[in-house]
Amino acid sequence: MNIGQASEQTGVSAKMIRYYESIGLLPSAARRANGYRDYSDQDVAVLQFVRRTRDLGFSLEEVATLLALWSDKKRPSRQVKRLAETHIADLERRMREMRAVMKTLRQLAQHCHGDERSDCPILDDLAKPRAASAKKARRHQVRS
Amino acid sequence: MNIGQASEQTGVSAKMIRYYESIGLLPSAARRANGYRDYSDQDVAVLQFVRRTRDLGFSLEEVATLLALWSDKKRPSRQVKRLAETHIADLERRMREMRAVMKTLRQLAQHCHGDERSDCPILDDLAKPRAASAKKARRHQVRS
DNA sequence: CCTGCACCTTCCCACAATGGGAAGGTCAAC
DNA sequence: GTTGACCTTCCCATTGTGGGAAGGTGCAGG
Repeated sequence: MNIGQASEQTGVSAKMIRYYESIGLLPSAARRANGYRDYSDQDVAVLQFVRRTRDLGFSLEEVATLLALWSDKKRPSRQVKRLAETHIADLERRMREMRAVMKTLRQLAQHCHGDERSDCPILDDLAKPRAASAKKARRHQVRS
Repeated sequence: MNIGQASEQTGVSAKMIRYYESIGLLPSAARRANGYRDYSDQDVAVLQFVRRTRDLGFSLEEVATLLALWSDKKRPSRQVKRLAETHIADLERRMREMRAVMKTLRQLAQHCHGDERSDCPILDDLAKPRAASAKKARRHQVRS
C-alpha cells in the first residue's frame, strides 16, 4: 500500500507519516523497487494507534512510550495506567487554569457596555498590574 | 530604567521584551548613550498590559489589537468586547474538547487493572480505529 | 589602575508538531 | 507519448519561549 492509501485509512497525513518515521517514532517503512514506501495492514494498525493517542492529547514522546508498552507483551498494565493518569491529571490542571481565566474574562466582558461609547472596563482592568495568576506551561494541546 | 528592572517589575523576561520590540508589538525602546534600552514607568505599564493579556491566553496578534484599541481613546467599546467574547468562545470550545477527551481517558483508565498483569484495556482500545473525534486546532494555550 | 562581576547588546539555535511548496522521479490510462 | 496523479527529498514558516555565545559597560573593591 502506498503512503497515500495509508494516510487515507488512518487520517494521518502523508507528511506526518514521513515525519514520524524521520524522528524514529515509527520504524523505517518498507520500500518498493521504485523507492515508494510500502505499508502493510500491520503498519496501518500502528498508524491508527498513533492517530488515536494523538487525538487524546498525548505528546509524540508519550506516544513513543505507549507504542513501546504496546509492543511489550509482558509489561505490567500498571505502567500504562500510570501514564494515562498522569495525562489525565495534566489535563485537569490545565482545565482548572482555563476555567479561572474564563471566569476573569467573563467578568471583564460583563462590565463592558459593548456599544458606541469608548470607555471600556476591559482595557482599564487589563492595564492594572495585579496578575491573573495563570503562568507557564504550554505543550500538550488537545487537537480540536 | 534598564531592561532588567523592567523585566522584574512586569514579570516579562528581558528576552521577551526584546522579542516583542523586534516584531513590532512594542515601539522601539529609548536608548541610553551606552546603547542600553531605557524604560519609563509608562513603558512598564504597557508591559504589564501585555503580560496580563498574555496570561489571559490572548495570542500576540490579539495583544497587538488590544494595545491598539487601548491607545485609541475614541474606539467604541463594542470592538473590545467582541474580541473578548470571541476569545471566551474559543476557550469554551477547547474546554468542551478537553472534557470529551478526559471522559474517554477516564473510561480507559478505569477498566485497566493497573497491576502486575500485562493485559491492558487501554492499549487494546487505543489500537481500535474508531477515532476520538477531536481534531485540529492548536494555537492559543493558557499559560499555566 | 586593574580585576571581577553583573549587567547590557546582538545573533543564532532549539523546541513541538504541522503545513506549504519546489524540484524531480514514476506509473497508469488514454 | 503525453497528461495527471502519485511518490521522493529538501527547505521554509509557524508560535512563543529559552539557552547560550561573543562582546561591550559600569561599578565596586583591592
